[in-house]
Amino acid sequence: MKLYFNRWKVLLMQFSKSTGYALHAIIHLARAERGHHVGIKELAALLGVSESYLSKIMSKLRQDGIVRAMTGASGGYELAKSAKLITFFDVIQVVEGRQTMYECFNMDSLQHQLFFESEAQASDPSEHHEGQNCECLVKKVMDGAEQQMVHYLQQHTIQGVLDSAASKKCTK
Amino acid sequence: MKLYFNRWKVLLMQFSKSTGYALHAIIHLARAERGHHVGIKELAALLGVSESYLSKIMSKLRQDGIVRAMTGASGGYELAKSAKLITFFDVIQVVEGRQTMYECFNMDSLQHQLFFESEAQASDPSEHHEGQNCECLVKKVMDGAEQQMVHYLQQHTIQGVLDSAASKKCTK
DNA sequence: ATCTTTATGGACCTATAATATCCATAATAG
DNA sequence: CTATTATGGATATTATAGGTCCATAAAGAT
Repeated sequence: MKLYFNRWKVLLMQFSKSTGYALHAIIHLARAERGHHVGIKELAALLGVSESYLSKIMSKLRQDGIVRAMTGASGGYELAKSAKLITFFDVIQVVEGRQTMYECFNMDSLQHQLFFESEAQASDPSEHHEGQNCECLVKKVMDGAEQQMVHYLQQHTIQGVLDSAASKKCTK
Repeated sequence: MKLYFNRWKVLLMQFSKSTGYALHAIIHLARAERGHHVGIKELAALLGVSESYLSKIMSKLRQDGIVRAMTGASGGYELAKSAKLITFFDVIQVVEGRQTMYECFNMDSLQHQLFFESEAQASDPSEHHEGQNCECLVKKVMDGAEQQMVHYLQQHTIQGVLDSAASKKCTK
């Protein structure tokens, strides 16, 4: 007897685990002494993730100029710039990519055509719109929502977390 | 010869296509005459998606009280409430689920323990914190970011899109 | 120079969610 | 009754996240 519990289970659009790893790793680097390199071994053990997997993420962070890496004995990672200058958004972008959160499935669909067609002639029949120039209004709202989140993430830095940790008393 | 273009390609955390379908379908229902039922055939053709797939999504929307469905000839879907009362967030929640966008990978990791441990005793060594009550500061920022987006999506209704379509001239 | 340590990048594997299809069934109007 | 329409279960397909392994390169230590 097979049990199927709601195969139509849906998860909220979520940040990947990699984003969590990246943020936590960077925070650890920020807390390390300046000039000290933290090895992948230490980072991986700290976060409870495999070295090989974490190293992929660190490598991306390096390519984006967020951390520096040194090979060889006593090598490892360090921040490439001040924690004040690293925003959550910077880190997330590296791991999650740079596309927008909402892409309209098919701008050529009848829906999009009809929608704009009817509204365009309501205001000015002479000015015929040209499909692609006319942004989908659903996307417009979704982009606005994303912008809100992005703005917030751009305002929060790694240093901010360290500061709030230092001043925070862990109340129950 | 095999070509691997950046197998570490990453996509931004994105809304599913289903969310797009749902939003566009609901907008179409909102534009239909009151009392008129729109069939899945019409909706699917409009959006350029299969009937069977869209019907799953519509079914979810029905279960959540956003649309009503009628079987039988001249059946179909209609909004279950005024377009003024349906926010983007309502729709998205149905399709994407209700979990938060960021879950900390492992609250028991050394990272989390150390981080709070050292900060807790800085402020008050006598009050020993108890792991789970102490929220991860990374998650705190991420939740804040999500809240920004959610708030925006709660303020934008389906009716809002119809209104802006009506007043909008499609400028190039 | 050589050895050890450490990061890098390519290839590969696996599990799961998103996307999609098909069909039997139920409900309803005419 | 019959035609129409939505529903829900089962299943298939595809892409991505998540993860492993290994050969190689780079740098410090001996």
